[in-house]
Formats: sequence, C-alpha cells, structure tokens
Amino acid sequence: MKTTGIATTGGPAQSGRPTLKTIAFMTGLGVTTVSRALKDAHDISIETKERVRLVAEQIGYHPNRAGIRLRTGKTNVISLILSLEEEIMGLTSHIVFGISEVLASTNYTLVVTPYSREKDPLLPVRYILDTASADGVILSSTEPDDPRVRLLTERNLPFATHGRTNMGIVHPYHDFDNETYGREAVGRLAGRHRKRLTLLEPPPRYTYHQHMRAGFLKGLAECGGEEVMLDSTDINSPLEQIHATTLRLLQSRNAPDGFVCGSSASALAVAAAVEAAGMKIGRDVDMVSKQPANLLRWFRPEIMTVNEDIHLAGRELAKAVLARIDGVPAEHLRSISMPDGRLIQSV
Amino acid sequence: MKTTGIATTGGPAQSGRPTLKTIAFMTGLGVTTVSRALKDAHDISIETKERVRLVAEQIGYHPNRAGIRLRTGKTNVISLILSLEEEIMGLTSHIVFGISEVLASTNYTLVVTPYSREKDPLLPVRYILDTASADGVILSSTEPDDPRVRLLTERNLPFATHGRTNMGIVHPYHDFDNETYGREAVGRLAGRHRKRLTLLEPPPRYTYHQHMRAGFLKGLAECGGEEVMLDSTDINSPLEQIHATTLRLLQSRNAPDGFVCGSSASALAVAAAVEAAGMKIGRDVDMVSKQPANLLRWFRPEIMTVNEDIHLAGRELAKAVLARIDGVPAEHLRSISMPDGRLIQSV
DNA sequence: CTTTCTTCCTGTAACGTTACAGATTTCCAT
DNA sequence: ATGGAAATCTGTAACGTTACAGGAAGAAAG
Repeated sequence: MKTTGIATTGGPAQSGRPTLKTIAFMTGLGVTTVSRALKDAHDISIETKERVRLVAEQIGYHPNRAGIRLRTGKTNVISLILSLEEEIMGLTSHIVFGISEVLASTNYTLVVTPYSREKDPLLPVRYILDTASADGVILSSTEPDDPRVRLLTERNLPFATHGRTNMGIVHPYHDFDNETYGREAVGRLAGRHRKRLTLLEPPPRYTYHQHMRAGFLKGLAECGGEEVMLDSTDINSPLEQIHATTLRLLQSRNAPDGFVCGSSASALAVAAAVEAAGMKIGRDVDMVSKQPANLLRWFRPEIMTVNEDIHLAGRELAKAVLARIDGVPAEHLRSISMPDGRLIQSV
Repeated sequence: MKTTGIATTGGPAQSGRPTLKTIAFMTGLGVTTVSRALKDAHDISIETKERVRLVAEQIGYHPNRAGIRLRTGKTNVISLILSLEEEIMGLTSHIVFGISEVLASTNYTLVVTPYSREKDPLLPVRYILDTASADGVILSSTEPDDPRVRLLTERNLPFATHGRTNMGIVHPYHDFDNETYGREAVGRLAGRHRKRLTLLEPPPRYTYHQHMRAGFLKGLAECGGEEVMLDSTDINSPLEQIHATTLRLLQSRNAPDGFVCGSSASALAVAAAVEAAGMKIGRDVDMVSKQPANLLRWFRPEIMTVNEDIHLAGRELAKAVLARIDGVPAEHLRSISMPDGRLIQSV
C-alpha cells in the first residue's frame, strides 16, 4: 500500500532549502533511496544513483548538518583547543591556517575553543566530551603527563597533540625536534667558539622544555661547553623581564657569550639586552633562535636561525586526527619535523 | 488518555547523555514542561522551574545542539571568514582571541572559515548562506564596494566587518582610524623636520587603503610636505620586494627622508633597507609604523609607533554580530578605535 | 451553582537524516 | 513449474528539540 504524497508536497516546509524529500519528490523515488544513492550504497542501481546525483547537483542540495548530527552523532567538527596565553608572534595563525588547509578538502569544520590558563585546562575537553560536540580534537601546549590526553584516551575521542607526552599512552602527535634543535644550536655556537651558553627555555611544564634542555645539555657535553643559568625567566615571561634578567646576567662577572633562544620573541628581548650591555651580536656574543616565520633576518641578521614550520604542524595535526577518526591506529600517526625541515614518521 | 511510558524508559537511548526526556522522567513532568522550564517560560511555576533546574544541574544536562538546530534553525555559530593571505605578524591570532573572549560567555561557538584569494571570496559566504551554517559572520579584508556585504545584507544574515565599506549600506563594523593614523604619522615626522615622505600603504583594493592615503595626504597638506611615491609595492608584498624597492628609492636622487608604514612587517623591511643604504633611523630618516603588539620597540626603538589593538577589534566585532543577531539596528553597531586608544561609537 | 478566567501543565507533530526490516521484481538453477 | 537468490527499492521509527493547540484544576465573579 502506497502512501504516496497528496498532503506531502515534497518541498521543504519553510526554509526553502532543498532536502532529501525535495529530491525524492522530483525523482519520484523514496527518501531512503535518495539518501542511499547519494552515499553510493551498493544496493542502488547505477542509473538511479546518477539520476539522483544530477538532480541534487542541479538544485544545489547540501545535506543538513543538524539532521545528520542528530541521527548519527557525527558532528563533522574538529576542535582546536588553544591556550589564550599562547605566544605572541603568530604561532596561532599558522597552525589555524595549516589545519584549515587540510580540512578545506573535507567536509569538516574547524572550531576554535580557547581557554585561559587560570581556569582548568580540562574544562574545554570535558565540555567537548559532555556535549559530544566534536569528532576530533587538536591540543597544543602539551605536557609530559597531560591529563587532557588521559581523559581523551579514556573516553576514546580521537585527538592529536602538538608536542609529545611521556605517560605510556600511544597517541597521534606532531612535534618539532627541539632536542636536535638545542643540540645543533649549541654546535653552531661552539663553531664560533662560544662555550659559555645561556638557554632561553620554554616554561618547564611543557614537554618540549625537557627536550630542548636535554639537547642543549647534550650539545654542551659534546663541545665541552658550560651552561650559564638564567634564573626565573622563560620564553613566556614578559619581554621586559627577559630583557632585564638577561641584561643583569650579561653585566655580571659570569656573563655568557652565547644564547640559544626557544622563541623568536625572546630573541628580540635578548638581542636588545645584548646591545644595552654595549655588546654586539656576532662580535661579543652569538645567538641562535627558532622562528615560525623568517622575520629575525630583518631584525638582526647576525642571529643564526632555525625555522619551525608551524603551518606544516597544523597540516600534520589535522591529517592525524582525521586519520584517527578513520580508524588508523595511533602508532602510525606520529610525526616529527626536524630543524633541517625533514619530516619523520615514527613507526 | 495518557500514554505514560511503559515502553518509554525515560533514559536516552544509546548515547548515555541526559536529554530532556531524562529530566522529564526523573521529575515526573512532561518533556515540553521541562523544555519550557529550562528556558524560564512564564507559564511554568517557579517551584517547578527550580526543581527542573536542580535536576538538570545535578545530572549535567547540556541541550543537544543538533536537536535545537534542527528544530529551530539556530546554529549558535559565528563564522570568521579569513583570507589565507592575511598578514604575517599575528593579526589573526589576536582577532581570534578577541572574538573568543566575547563568545566564551555566551553559548556561541567560533568556526574559522578561511579561503584562498585565488578563489572567489564570495564562496565561503555563499556556502554559509546555502547551508545556513552560522547565525552570524565576521568578515575581514573589507573593500569599499564589497560583494560579500551586499550578499549578506540581501540575504539578511547578521554580520560585522573589520573595516568600513562605502556602498550606501549601513552595517555593523569595527575599524581602526587609519586616516587619523596617516595624518598624525605625517605630523610626527614633520615634527622632526621630515617633509619628503613615503607611504607604505595597504593593497589598493581594501577600504583602509583609501583612509590611510587620505590621512597621509591631508597630513602632507597641513605641514607642506611632499609625497615620494613607492611604486608597485604595498604592505602585502613579500618583504624582500619591499626591501628592494625601498632601497632603490633611497638610493635615487629623490630619496624620501621619512616613512609611514601601514604594517609592522613592512617596517622591518623598510628599516633594513634604510640601513642597507648606509643611513640611520632617527638621524638620516625617520619612521612611523602601526603595530598590533608592541614588538617594534625591541626591533628599532627609533621607529615611532602606534598600537592598533586587534584584540579589541575582535571583541568589538563579536559584540557587534551578537547584538545584530539580537536585533539591535546596524546603525548602533559601528565603532572606530583611534590611534590614541579611544573607542568611538558612531551614532 | 454556573461561568469565566488564570495558572500550570501536556501530547503531538515536525525539523532532516539514516538504520532497519522488509517488499517487489527479475533471473537462474533445479 | 518451483524454489531461491540477487538486485533494487521502500516505509517506519528514531535521534532531541520546540511550536502549537489544547486540557485540567482551582479561583473569582456572576
């Protein structure tokens, strides 16, 4: 017994947007058939599929996200969780653009979920879990023992981190090899006979703090250099503070003759301190710094630089979450980019 | 006749997340009542409302976005449309964080929709309209006659632009007063007896190009200065190019003695060119530049600076779209921030 | 004791989609 | 012929929410 529409007009009620029903009406098929035809199911004839696709194309059909989400639970959302206190020189832009670039060719959408560090960093993650508001998550500011990673793993929500952890959980990540960076930076300074070196390091809570420091120390060991400690200052400190403590250090009896900077912003302040102390980069001291974009060359070309491609990081992270969502095992989704630009996939 | 649930268990079927049905079951009320209680409708008793709210709170109820969106069409999404070719020094981060800050206290979500300039800038806008995927839109890179503004206005989707238009359409915007910036920049240079000035201007297609240029010319008129043109270069040109053309200009017979820079990145390249020409900022030439963060002071303190608070721009834009969504007329949602930091609401 | 409000609550249907459990037809092997 | 499989299509129900159109009970007014 057919209930073929008399009351059922076939068009969408109020919105004016075409729906499956519209196509069903136009083709004379059932809504289910149209739905299955559009997703290329095996039990629909080729001819029908093509007819449906044609009509859908013609009338500009776009599946209604809310309908899909309600029915299937799939959100088509990737959530980028950002610390509001992130850096100052545009890391964020680059990572956002990198992610976007990958998502553009999918039908995923990027939502940015920032949080302020005063609050619990778990909050945004918990919210996403509680409201099932994303299919995947990208985390930055990763810590060695990161509760967000634990929670997401437990609750089985696909995610990828910018930076590694060290908690026995295998998960997708992308990281810059800060250890090699630290080691090679020391090497370059040693090559210019600088052996009393100061490291401007990331805040200790982050994993890459340990990496960079380990590389730095390894480098020192290799060249027989010595660390000159910079107290109570890291690359997230206000630039004024970095400037002040560095200047004080340079004017003390055990002044360093080389700097390894963990961020380009800190390099600005250090360079200013060097000059305020009446010294000159390349003559009295040498500096190496990371940078997300090739900006330091315009600032002080004497500073030796290494480019960290954040745009690439964004792309890798996005690809990793998407792959994880598609069921690729986490162990295949770990990549590290080297200071020389090489990209290494972990096995 | 009551159909009170025997088969209806009251809990959510599969997901495990509490729904209105869960609360209805627990309180013994109807689903409709619970829905209306939670939105504080007038026809629900205070006592019931409180009971419902308590239970909802206790079990951690979050309304299902997809359900609401499907039923009401409301997405709770603000879409930020960004040109991928945006600037280099972190404008994007600041605007994103500014918007986020405002949205954080609402239940709106920020989705970032980038587009590459090769493609049609209308594409993302059209997509949002076609799929009704946002309640409001924020545009950047605004042009005097902006087709996106026209389309959004036509289709009646709330939006706000970063930058003004000039097409007889009243719409919400936030803008920096680049005219005053240009004028005062010239004034500061004239104060140091610089009268042969070069403007590093934004690409001509953007509205603020006209503003900045108008201010620049007005300033020149006021102090009797003269423009020295820099050909085929704007602040979006590669820094290498800015450097090269500026250097060439400085070495020509009609070299300028002052620069007004429309962006901090361009200031880097100009400063480098000045020095490559064997000149010194503050001695042979003077420079004024805008900056989104106080970074140039670390670079060349001799450069005179004006801070453009992009974070504020983000906040203003977010507030404007939200207000527009709430029905506030566009003419009340126009603000301009002045170089001295003052924020002016247009009437 | 009606009648008419007012207050508070309720079931039904619908938004657009897909999982599921059939139907119908055709075709082939027996 | 007959049974069965294969191919193709279909309606119903459900996801969670809200608009709508009531309905029951008590209070106030006649």
